[in-house]
Amino acid sequence: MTRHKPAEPGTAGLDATPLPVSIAAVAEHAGVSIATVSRVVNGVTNKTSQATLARVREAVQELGYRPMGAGRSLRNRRSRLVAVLAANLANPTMAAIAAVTEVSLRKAGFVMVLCDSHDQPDLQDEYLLEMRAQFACGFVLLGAVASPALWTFRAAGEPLIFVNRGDPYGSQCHVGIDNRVAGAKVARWFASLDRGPVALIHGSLSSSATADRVAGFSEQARILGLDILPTAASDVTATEHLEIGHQAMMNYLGRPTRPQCVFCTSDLIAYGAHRAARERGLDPLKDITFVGFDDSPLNAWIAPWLNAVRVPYAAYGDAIVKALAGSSLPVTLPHDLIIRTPSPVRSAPATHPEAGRDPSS
Amino acid sequence: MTRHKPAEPGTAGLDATPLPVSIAAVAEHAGVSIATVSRVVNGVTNKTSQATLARVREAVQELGYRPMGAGRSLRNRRSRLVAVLAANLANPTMAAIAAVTEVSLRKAGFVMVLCDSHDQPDLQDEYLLEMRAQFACGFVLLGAVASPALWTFRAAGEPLIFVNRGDPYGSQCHVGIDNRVAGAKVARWFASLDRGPVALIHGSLSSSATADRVAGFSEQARILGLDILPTAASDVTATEHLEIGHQAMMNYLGRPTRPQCVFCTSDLIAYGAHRAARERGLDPLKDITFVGFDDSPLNAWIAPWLNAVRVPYAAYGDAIVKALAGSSLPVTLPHDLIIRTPSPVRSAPATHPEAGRDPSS
DNA sequence: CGCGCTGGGTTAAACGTTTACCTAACTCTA
DNA sequence: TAGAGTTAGGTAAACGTTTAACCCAGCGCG
Repeated sequence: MTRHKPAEPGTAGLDATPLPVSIAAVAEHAGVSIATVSRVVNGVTNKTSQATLARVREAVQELGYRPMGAGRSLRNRRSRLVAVLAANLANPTMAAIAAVTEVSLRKAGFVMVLCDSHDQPDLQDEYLLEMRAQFACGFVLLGAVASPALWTFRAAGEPLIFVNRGDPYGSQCHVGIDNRVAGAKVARWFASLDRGPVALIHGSLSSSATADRVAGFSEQARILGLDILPTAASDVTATEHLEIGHQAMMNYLGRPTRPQCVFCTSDLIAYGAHRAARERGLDPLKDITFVGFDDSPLNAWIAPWLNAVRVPYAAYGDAIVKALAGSSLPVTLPHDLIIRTPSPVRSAPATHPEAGRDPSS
Repeated sequence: MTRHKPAEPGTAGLDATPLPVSIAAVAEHAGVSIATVSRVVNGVTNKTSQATLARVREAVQELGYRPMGAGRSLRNRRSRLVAVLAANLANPTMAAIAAVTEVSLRKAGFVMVLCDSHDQPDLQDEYLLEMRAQFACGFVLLGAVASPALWTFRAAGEPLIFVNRGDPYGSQCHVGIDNRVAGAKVARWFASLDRGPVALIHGSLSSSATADRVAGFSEQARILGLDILPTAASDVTATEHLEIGHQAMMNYLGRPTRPQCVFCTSDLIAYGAHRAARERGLDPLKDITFVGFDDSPLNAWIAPWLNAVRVPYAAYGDAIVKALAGSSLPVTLPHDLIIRTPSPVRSAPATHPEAGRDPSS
């Protein structure tokens, strides 16, 4: 730790007020009533002369006045706070969405309150209720889960925005991509590679996003006649995506027929699956084609082996704000399938290699 | 999107109140005064008989009453909100700290408000002021930057906690590891490997954490007589860690003498450097030993080539709460150097290989 | 009987805003 | 010059809590 001697920072005024200052102080300082100050700071101009307006503005500046949110919320029965409930902040994807959302909200004059609901109904409820108690003016659910308070909020018409994962109770304002189409797109790409058996590893199907990805992929794969290996998910006990991917892939690799193409419904699952392949001595660039989902910005840096459906997070922030602002129509954003692995792998180096090699060391 | 028909969730009571209910409603429902209700919900027991206590509790339950934060904050001049200002949420490390902090704060009865200051002084100020206007009862700075409001907050004695990066204005309550010692530890490990020239890639030195890491490493390296290559940082224009690592490593690899050991002051920088090495056709497991800093949980999964100083994030949450609660003493947590690469690399395969190979293809 | 004490409450005053309503001074207009 | 209309700004009531101050009945005690 560097220990500078405390020194006045350059930009601060000569007497930056140390303590929060109330509207009354400003009023007194400017020699007007509280009401006038309130009108000025709220931009109600038709009640103040130019002279007083200037005086008040000066007083505000001088005292560094900023309206206290508590008083304001109390009176207005609404604050500038927007609650963002993320299912899992440790997931870089969620964190990334949170980050861009924050920027957009701030630009629109809101303040983001980010909570981590850990995908647990009771925690989600706790936060929903607490944030309503703070007069939050919007609730953004980054991966909602069914819960009692969510139900009552829906019924009460609270402004709820569901991001990525849909409303567990049915259709409500939703921001995200068309997961079904994305899943189908992956299936079609696998088909075009013409490489051999394909596998699917997914997280909990109670998430509508995951369910749609799986449905879109499976359906299209069936139509195209892809050789889909029986699921390995049944033996998987893990709940964390990284672990799920790892366990499922290990299961696949323990079978005689090894998948050549693997679709994971999240990047994290793909990371886990990739680790399993690596541990079994496979070369993930040549032996297996992975497709993840989300395409975290980190992928380009540390997972060059990972193809992925790119979800346009950068656009999420503005979409969420728009949804909050009014139109409660679902917003469906465009997505892309990002191909990173060298090339279509010299079409079919080993079509239907029924006997999977025994991978070890 | 699955479209269930909306159905009553199991746990909800028969008439979960749709709208927020005030203390007055509870009072009326229980046939007591507002004051009594307030005392009950606040656990002040010495003024209420068992009978009324039960009646009030029942009313609270039945109406689903929860005190409105706004009224409460207004009266108490303090809320349960703790503002956490992260320098960069897109950094998985920050997000991870935020996640554990949230858990600890919640257990202690606080509510976390997470903001992303983007490492910009004006945004940091905006959030500091806004959160004070919400009567936040604590300010946790995950990577503070010097700014006017920070200065005045310090002067006003606001409860500030500096995490990881220290107080830019000098010593204040700080939670983190001993970065100096950690840097020195890396230098000693490099010395024990006895491999050849070492390099250092770091981010902005205005962060005290980075400065300390650099200082500890450089000092120890000098003492041990390590062959430190001249810095490549001077030509680096990037501000993002990933880019910084990439550019700096590219610079190093463009010189005749290639580093064998590289210390990066963050994981992200190491990711960037690693990408550069990969792009130059090097085998990052054998040709170069990387050491990062933070040791994001993801490393074990997707960066097995990366050794790193592990910062005990899991312990940060409780430490922060403790710091908030009272003792404004700096908390220094233990750290470890995590070794992931195969082995000490058969001591010195090429001691002082002065002529760096030309890496291409 | 008068006094103090205690248990079990109520009343009312804050906290910082916003805003409907009121007022006083001008400015027109007939 | 009375009345109407406009302009500029003050007054006070709410919003939901907490809590100090007060009140009252009942009881023990001298």
